[in-house]
Amino acid sequence: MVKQFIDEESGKIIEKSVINAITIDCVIFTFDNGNLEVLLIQHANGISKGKWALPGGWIKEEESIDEAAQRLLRETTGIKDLYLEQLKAFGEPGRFPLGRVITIGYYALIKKSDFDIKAGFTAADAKWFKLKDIGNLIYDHNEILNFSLEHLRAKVKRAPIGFNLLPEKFTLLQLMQLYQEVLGIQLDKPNFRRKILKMKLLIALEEKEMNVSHRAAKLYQFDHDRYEMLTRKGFIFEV
Amino acid sequence: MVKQFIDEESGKIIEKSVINAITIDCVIFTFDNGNLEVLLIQHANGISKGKWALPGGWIKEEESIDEAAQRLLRETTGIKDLYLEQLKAFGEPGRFPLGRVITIGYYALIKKSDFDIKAGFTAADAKWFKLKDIGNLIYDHNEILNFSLEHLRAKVKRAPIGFNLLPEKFTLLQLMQLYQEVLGIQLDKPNFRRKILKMKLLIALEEKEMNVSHRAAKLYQFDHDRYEMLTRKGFIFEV
DNA sequence: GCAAAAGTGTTGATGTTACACCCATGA
DNA sequence: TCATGGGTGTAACATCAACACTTTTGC
Repeated sequence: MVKQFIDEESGKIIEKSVINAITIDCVIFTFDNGNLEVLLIQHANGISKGKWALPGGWIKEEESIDEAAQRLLRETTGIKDLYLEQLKAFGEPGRFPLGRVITIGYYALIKKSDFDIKAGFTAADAKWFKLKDIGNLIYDHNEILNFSLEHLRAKVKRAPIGFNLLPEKFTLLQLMQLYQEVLGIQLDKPNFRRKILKMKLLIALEEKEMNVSHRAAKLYQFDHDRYEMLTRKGFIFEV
Repeated sequence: MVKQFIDEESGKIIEKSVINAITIDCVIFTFDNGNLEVLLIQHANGISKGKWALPGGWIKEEESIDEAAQRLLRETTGIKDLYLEQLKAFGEPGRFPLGRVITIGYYALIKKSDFDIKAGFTAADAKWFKLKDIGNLIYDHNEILNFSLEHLRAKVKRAPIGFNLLPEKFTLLQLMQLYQEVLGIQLDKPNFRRKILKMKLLIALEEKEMNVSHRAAKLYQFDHDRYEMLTRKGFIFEV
């Protein structure tokens, strides 16, 4: 099934073997300086010119949906290894103005530092937005974004996925601030420390914070292997 | 987009305005006599003749995905009001042998008594299966079923959806057995009673069980309105 | 009276919350 | 020496798990 059509976002003519009525849209989250941020793309051409949108694209005939999402994220952000999960399909009849297109929503969690190394877009095309700065997006992208947020909030409490948003080495306060920002709640520092440390999921490094104007905090690393091991034994992560 | 093709399941020629590369498949759960059951359909024609499958179908051009799922369930079970939720899209390139088709998985919870009233299929075509009696299904339907089970297990703990599987009036033991069966765990009767009753989500009826050879249990009803009200106040259901 | 399930009470263990407090460091 | 965040201690309170026990009903 080889088709030729104009890609809404890039304005280029696409002549590829892709599935026609289905797209992928992805909410890419990161955490920077206490804020949860989302990567948005500004459409350069087509009927949505100038408007902001979630990054997305088409699915090729020979690849799975997950592979397509991985590829699209690689094309957009340059990142190969990231946390990626499908949300669900969005398919109101009127969601896309030029025809009946169903989109499959994904969300990804990345470390901001990973993104900065090699971005596929210019600063004007792709931009990180704080949640409160996001206005009206094209099509039903606000709905997808809201769904992804609800999903993220529910999941971050019950699976240790929050670590994907932080640098490899982080302090307990950074981790706590991440939970506070994502869940929109205030946490008690002493109690949070104990709760997290009791899980034995963090490797306490010898290193400490540098260049801070207060007592330097110990740096920690998430212990994937130990989490796998504990999970097999019946351990359930919960914040 | 009007297409003509042969429907795999019924063997009939379809000449309708439907979306080509996308189907819907639905896991319909019910609870009967202590067992969680799933409704399966035996394909009468096509390459899958004689094999069991999840009920499903095509999405029409003018309906949303949720509407399509509702319609397909109505066509299969005759039930209009049921608990229905989308799982996610399944789309491995090789999942459907006759072409690249992505399917959107749904799951529904119904009261068995509702189904018995008017079924759209004969007993030979459509049958309730206990989980342990389900063998190999067509395509990737086992994968969809397993995903739906995981999802159901996670969700039933954190939202009062289990009541959709029970009769309108039920005893606390029935409710407990439902949780035991779905979650695959043993529960302590006294503690379960207290936990559930403390939530104030059940209306204690004046009626009692009939025709039982032991002390008759009080019947209860789920209080939707109260759940809504409590939820707005911040209440979180958790078993 | 016996079996079977309904339903109540109690207790120790565990977990959670709130908050007081000391420690280390740069400016 | 002060501000800032790092990090520890603790007592009150809420929740949970385990299990002994009483009640009701049909046979």
